[in-house]
Amino acid sequence: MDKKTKALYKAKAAVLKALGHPTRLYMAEQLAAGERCVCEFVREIDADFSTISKHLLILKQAGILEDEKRGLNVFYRLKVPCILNSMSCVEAVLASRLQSQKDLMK
Amino acid sequence: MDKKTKALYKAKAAVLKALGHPTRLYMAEQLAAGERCVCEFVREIDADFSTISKHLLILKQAGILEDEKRGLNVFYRLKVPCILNSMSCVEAVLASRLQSQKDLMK
DNA sequence: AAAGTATTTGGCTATTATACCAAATACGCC
DNA sequence: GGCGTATTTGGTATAATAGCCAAATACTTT
Repeated sequence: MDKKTKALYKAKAAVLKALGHPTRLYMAEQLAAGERCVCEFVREIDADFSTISKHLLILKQAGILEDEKRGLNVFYRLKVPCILNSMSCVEAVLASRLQSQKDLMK
Repeated sequence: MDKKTKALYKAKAAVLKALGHPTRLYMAEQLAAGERCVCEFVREIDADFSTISKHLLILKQAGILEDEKRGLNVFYRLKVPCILNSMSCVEAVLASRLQSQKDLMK
């Protein structure tokens, strides 16, 4: 595999990796309904606000979110909304996994 | 967030996390064209064969791949092919990121 | 300008992930 | 059964990640 191809896979994997954390995935999915300020996530997620802020930074650096400061608050929104299209298939994977377990019980 | 919802996000994130590694993503994408034996990956990827085997195990445990032993070889294939549908959007994220950088240069 | 709220950043630690090597296992062939 | 090839498993060193706390920064209000 040449250097360029390698770099491309690294970049693509980085995007998926950013979504590969429960808190980050949750936040990204919430943002599908529209922008949210950090404070809202802080209220509903049981984690230190610094932790939440860092997770949002990771999503931003991955190119998934963008932020805007308005007054005291920072609002985050999806930069490329299609990124959550794949979630129905992720759920299909979970369903398939469940089915496999059931089959084992037969 | 209740316990059940939390568990669901953890499970969904785990699927994305499994794809969030360059080697694993590469292998998953290759399998979109049909099954492959481990030996083929060993030939084309510059990593120890034990490393490749472990990456395949991670994809299998995530429910993305399934394997079948035939003779000396083990063949892997996509269990839920739609899982790669999202890749066009991942590429859109990369393109968008590139555009943002260009905009900075203006 | 002091005080209060929202968010980010730095620093530390514990946990998890990755990669290699060596050894074990599985299978087919002679 | 012994040998060669393919793959997995175990062990270990190193690197990356996640979370918390404390401190810094940014903005608003008084």
